[in-house]
Amino acid sequence: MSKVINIKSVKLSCSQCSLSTLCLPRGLNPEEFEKVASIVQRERPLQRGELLFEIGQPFKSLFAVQSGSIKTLLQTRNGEEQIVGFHMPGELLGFDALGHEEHTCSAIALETSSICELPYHKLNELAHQVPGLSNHFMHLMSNEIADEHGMMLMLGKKSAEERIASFLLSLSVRYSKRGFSPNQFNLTMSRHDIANYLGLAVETISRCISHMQDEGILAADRKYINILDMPRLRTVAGLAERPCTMLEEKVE
Amino acid sequence: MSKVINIKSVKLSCSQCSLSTLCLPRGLNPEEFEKVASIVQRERPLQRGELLFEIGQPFKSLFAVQSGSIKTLLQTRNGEEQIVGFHMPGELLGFDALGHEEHTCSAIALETSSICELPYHKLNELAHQVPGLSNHFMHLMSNEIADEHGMMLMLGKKSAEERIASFLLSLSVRYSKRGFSPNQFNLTMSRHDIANYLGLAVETISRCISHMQDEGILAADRKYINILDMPRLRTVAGLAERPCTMLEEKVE
DNA sequence: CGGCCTATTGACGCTACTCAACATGAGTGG
DNA sequence: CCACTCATGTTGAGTAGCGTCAATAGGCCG
Repeated sequence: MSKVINIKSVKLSCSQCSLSTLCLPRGLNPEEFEKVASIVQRERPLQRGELLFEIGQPFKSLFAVQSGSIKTLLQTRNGEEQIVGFHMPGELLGFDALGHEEHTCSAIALETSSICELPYHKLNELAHQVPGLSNHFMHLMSNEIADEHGMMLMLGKKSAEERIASFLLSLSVRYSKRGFSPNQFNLTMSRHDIANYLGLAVETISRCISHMQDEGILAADRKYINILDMPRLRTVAGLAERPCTMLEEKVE
Repeated sequence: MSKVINIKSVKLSCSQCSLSTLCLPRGLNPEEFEKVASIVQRERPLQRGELLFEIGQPFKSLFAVQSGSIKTLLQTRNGEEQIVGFHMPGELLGFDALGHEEHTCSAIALETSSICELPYHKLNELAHQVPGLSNHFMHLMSNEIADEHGMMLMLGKKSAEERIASFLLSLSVRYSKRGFSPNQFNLTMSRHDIANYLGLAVETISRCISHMQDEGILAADRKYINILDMPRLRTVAGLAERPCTMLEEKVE
């Protein structure tokens, strides 16, 4: 939206990238920083729908989203799919593959996306020279585990509307951390993707979003989301400390 | 069941523990092995229902189950709980806390359990001396992430019966890896815990298990499970390669 | 033996899915 | 430029699966 990116700037090094505080450890000295930055590879950007890696491929690298967004998904032999994550700039992908030597999920671009590749064997070499590097990745993995516990809570206990509200809040927080508005943003994924991720039907997504519009909590026009009443959205998401009475306001 | 453990054997070192191949890296030389083993602490066994750690407590150690079993769970301010894992001997706990400096879930003993404590700051010191140690833990974390993706698939896409069948299969595989029968075992958790973990109601667990008994797939008597027809259990779990027709056998 | 907790079974209802029709926007070719 | 198609999203009607409520049975412990 606010930045024009030309082809050359894709070759941006980590030192010019505002997201390096998310991908790389804090507190590296310039020399260490440059060591890590030097192993990062960048290919041409992925187009919408293109595969970054596929389930079963040998694991060679971790990937960081520099711009755009990526979904990761499982596929079963029945042809079912389950989206297990949406990844936005500054976030790393591929941790699930590290223990298996091969990818356990596929990664697909949701829009045109620039990706940084971090070859794992080089990371391993650097780990001996740059103290705190393995720790940094262990922290990221730990956060991913904790986040997925949160998803299990969503899928196991929350209602459709709670899931959607929580999902929008999660996006809001993540956009906000990247310097974008927490209230207005464009979804990069389809309703189908959201439904799949949240364990719901597409129609349920539409209906709940319409309902929250009627309630004045948000305004939505296809991909565009405008959160009008953040506190109530938090209440619907089940994050309020007070007992959840708002949905019964009109009853009786 | 098959082993009598007296009080002194609780002081068992890693070198005598048959599970050390699960907790600790393979391929350590005896010297390295002893270094790692020397930092492992063991307290008195936990009794059923006792807390190993609680959500919000500062993170100091990883824990390994030596005997017994542990459940980990999230708690929300609404008083909801979501069990996020069951841990059996040889499995490690606490990876979710590593990135937060504090525990993001609570751990409770399902039965009398012996636990090994691995102080994190000592592990970190050893990481410099024992190559492959951080890698080992990253592998374990990676596996946990991949497993949780599988749980998201369960909770997002599978029916009640598929979830229960998958759950029993998962236990079967894990018991089997530990030298126990894959067909007969005792559940260490209650129906309530299973229901919570799988995002179902207790009654649904009972009904599905009864139904699978009627179908001759398994025999169950409270905690005791006897899997009579493993292939069909796999089919019900949705793991069969052939289209899933078995549930329609009797229809029309 | 009595009380309590866990598990099972049945009846009923609600949430969210399925099926279907329709609307809207994007992309394509004449 | 418009007409056409296709993909995506919205809305409605009917329904199935699973949750809730309730009653009962069985095991465990004092």
